Parts: sequence; C-alpha cells; structure tokens
Amino acid sequence: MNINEQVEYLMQGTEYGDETLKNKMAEELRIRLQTCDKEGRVLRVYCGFDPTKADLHLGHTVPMRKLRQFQELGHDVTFVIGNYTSLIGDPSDKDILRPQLTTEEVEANARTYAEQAFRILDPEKTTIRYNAEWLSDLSFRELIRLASNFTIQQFLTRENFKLRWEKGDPVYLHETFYSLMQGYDAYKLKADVQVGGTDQLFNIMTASRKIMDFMGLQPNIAIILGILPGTDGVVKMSKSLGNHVPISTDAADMYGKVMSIPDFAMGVYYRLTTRLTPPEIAEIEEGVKSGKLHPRDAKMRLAREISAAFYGEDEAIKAEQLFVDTFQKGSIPEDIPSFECASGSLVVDVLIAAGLAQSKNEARRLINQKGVRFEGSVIEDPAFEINENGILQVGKRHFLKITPV
RNA sequence: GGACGGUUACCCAAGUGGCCAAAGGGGACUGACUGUAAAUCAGCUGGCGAACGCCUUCGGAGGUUCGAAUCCUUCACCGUCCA
Repeated sequence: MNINEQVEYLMQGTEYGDETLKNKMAEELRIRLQTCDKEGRVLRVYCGFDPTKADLHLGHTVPMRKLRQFQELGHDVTFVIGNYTSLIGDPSDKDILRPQLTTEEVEANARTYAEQAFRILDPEKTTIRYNAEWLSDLSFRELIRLASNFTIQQFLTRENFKLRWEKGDPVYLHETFYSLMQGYDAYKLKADVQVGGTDQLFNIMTASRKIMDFMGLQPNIAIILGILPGTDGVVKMSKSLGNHVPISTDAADMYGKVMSIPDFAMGVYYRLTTRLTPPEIAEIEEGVKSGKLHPRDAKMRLAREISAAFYGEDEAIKAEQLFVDTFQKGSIPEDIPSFECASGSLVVDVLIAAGLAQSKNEARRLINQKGVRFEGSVIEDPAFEINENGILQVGKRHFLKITPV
C-alpha cells in the first residue's frame, strides 16, 4: 500500500465528531508516515486497555483490530495494560464513578484480557507493557508539573464531568488524574499514534497531546474509533444490554449472532471489525445497493470474516455450513448433543432437565406455540412421552439427540 | 443534621385498599412469512397443576384490616432541596 492508501485504511472507522478534526488527524498521519519513511523507521503505535472486566465482546476488540491493521502494514505495536490506571477506574465512558479494583483483580483480568486480545493481534509482533512500570515511579513533584498544563475548566467542560456536575453528583479529584496518567503513558512510549474509542477523545486529543508537547515530544496522532452497535444495530454493544457478541463462545454461535444484526448495521461492522480495506468495503456496499449482491450474502461474508478472525478459517466455514443447513434449508445439523432420559419421560420434564426450558410453564408454553418437535413432527400434547430414540428440536436452533434408558 | 420525593417482574414504567400475577413500552422467547437468528406481522413472558384452582412476588422487617403493591411503624438504599 502506498502512503495515501495506508492513511485511508488506517482512518477507516474513525469518528471524531468533527470533520475538520478528522481531516487534520488524517493529514498529520500522512505526514508522519512520510517522515518515518524518510527516517527509515516505522510508526510506534499503542493502545491502552483497562483490565476492568474479564470477558470481552466484539466491541472491545475494535481497537485491537485497528492495531492489527497497523501491524500488517509493518508498524510497531505496543499493547499497554493499564494495571496502574485501572486502580483509579477510567471515568470516561461513565456518568457515574467507577469502582476501584484491587491489584489482584487487575492482574487476573489482565491475563485473560491479553489472552483474548491475541486472537486478533499478532503475538510475535506485539509488545506488552504494564503502565505501572513507569507510573508507580512518578513523583508528586512531576505530577504537579504535568497537572499545571490543565485547567479545571477544561475538565468541567468535558461532557461526562459536566453532566455529573450539573446533576450535583460528585466528581472526585483523583478522576482527573486519569487523563494525566494516560498522557504520561504516551510520552513514555514516545508514541506516534494512539488508538482509542470515542470515549478516549479527551484523554488522547487533549491530555496526551498536550503532555507530549510539554515534555518536548511531537504529539501523537489520535485514531479515534467509532462505537460498535450491538446486535440490535443501534445501541452501543454491551453485555448488560444483552446485545453483545461474546468472544468466548464458539464459531457457530458467533456466526449466528453476527447474522442477527440488522442489514443496515453491516457497514459499521465491516469497517470496525474486519480487515477489509476501504475499496473492498465500497465494492460490497455498492453491490448491495445496486442489487448485484444479496444483502444476505453480504452479511454471510461478514459473519465468516468475523468468526474466522477468532476461530480460524476452518471453523468459520463449518459454522457457515451449519447455518445454511439449519436455517436456510431447515435441515437438522450433524453435531447434536446427546441427552439421556428415563424411558417414558414426559417431554416437559426432558426440556427442563436438558436446560431448554426454565420451568414447566415455560416448557408447556413452547409446546403450545408449536415450538417443540420430535423426529420432525410438532408435539401438540404436553403429556407426550418419550419412549424411543429421536431428535428433539426446540425453536430453530436447539437440538438434542434423545436416548431413553 | 433537616425537609420532601423515590425503590414494582429481565429493563423502563403505570398502578395509591378488593375487579392485581399486576396496564403500557423495550428486550427475550415461539410461530407465520421471507432473503438470514434482517425486516414485517402474530403470539407469549412468576411457579405448581390436565383443569376449577392453589402458592410466591411490588426494597427489608413488623403492624392495621375480612382483604395490602396500595394505609401505619421501622430499617436500608437512591434522588432533589436546605444547612
């Protein structure tokens, strides 16, 4: 890729809430790439991760995907684990105070975090650093120097602090340190580029750049990524809203979850979670628009790309095959979990024992709604007894190979 | 420290003595249709029971009453205002 193509690729999926700013960053990136090219070095890119939770979903991997793109273009990527900053808890994406974690919790989370991250990042080419390395040595005197670059007003105009201020909720002094610490990370790493989500706009644009400048370095370029919506296609992906695509699942589930996003969300997903380049994505979008490419096929490609990134090409192809067989053709998949029950058991009880229903009422409801099939035919009677081997199906996607004993 | 307001099912939210297992919306689930677990439409959403019904649930505990999500006391938490 030439430099202009690189810029286009690396800026893909970014969101600054302001076109001018975006253009400015793109321009800085172009110049920095040229400079590095002349100097015969690569860009130093980093992104900090807060190990505040253990199980990640697709939304968390958006910055990682971006780092991977940098890696593929040959740049130097550092994965910073914010074990020191997470002792504070980033106030950025919350309008309430975050709980502070203990050192043990942070360490445990950091391990699982890195493990999941390396499904996307190239482990050979990634440097892992913990920011406690340098932050724990920062003296109070140095902290004061850093802090002197900022005014209270700057923090108070920041959306999430402002909201809390207006509501009369507490804004603690230590929460403002977070930005300073992150700026110091960027300085210590001599970063050329810093990647983050929209919630990091202030931290990166204001704090990091200012601190680097103050410390005599060229400010790093901010790559601010847009927000990935959940499976509803609208609201930010989050586990608590139940619209997330977890990383720790299996290829078939991931494939299916991606297929369940609304058609209109495909574009964002392509831009934020795949390795496809802008021309490739443009081709897909034009294809769908002109009717040449079926939206279903466009989404199947997306689902395959995403599941392949996490589970490998082979698993993704299998997941796709399963999807086609089960949903498009309505046939029964090959790999079905087996389940043993006492001969003569009532379906209702089997459904509960197998975890396909939470209660007898729920099981009956499923039967009443014609959602339960045995050997392909709908069960009408809740008192149906299972006396022989057969396939029990609930809804479209739950199958059990039943063996009465 | 004081004065109000709030706490209802997975989430939001109505209900202010019996007709309340509790309106409405969202989500989840099932069905139809289809182009997919998209969209749309329909159903459904405490437990036990084949069923008349019974049991548990409206922040916790206690009380008034034939009867309480609803009234009283008290405790906990959240919010707004005052100090």
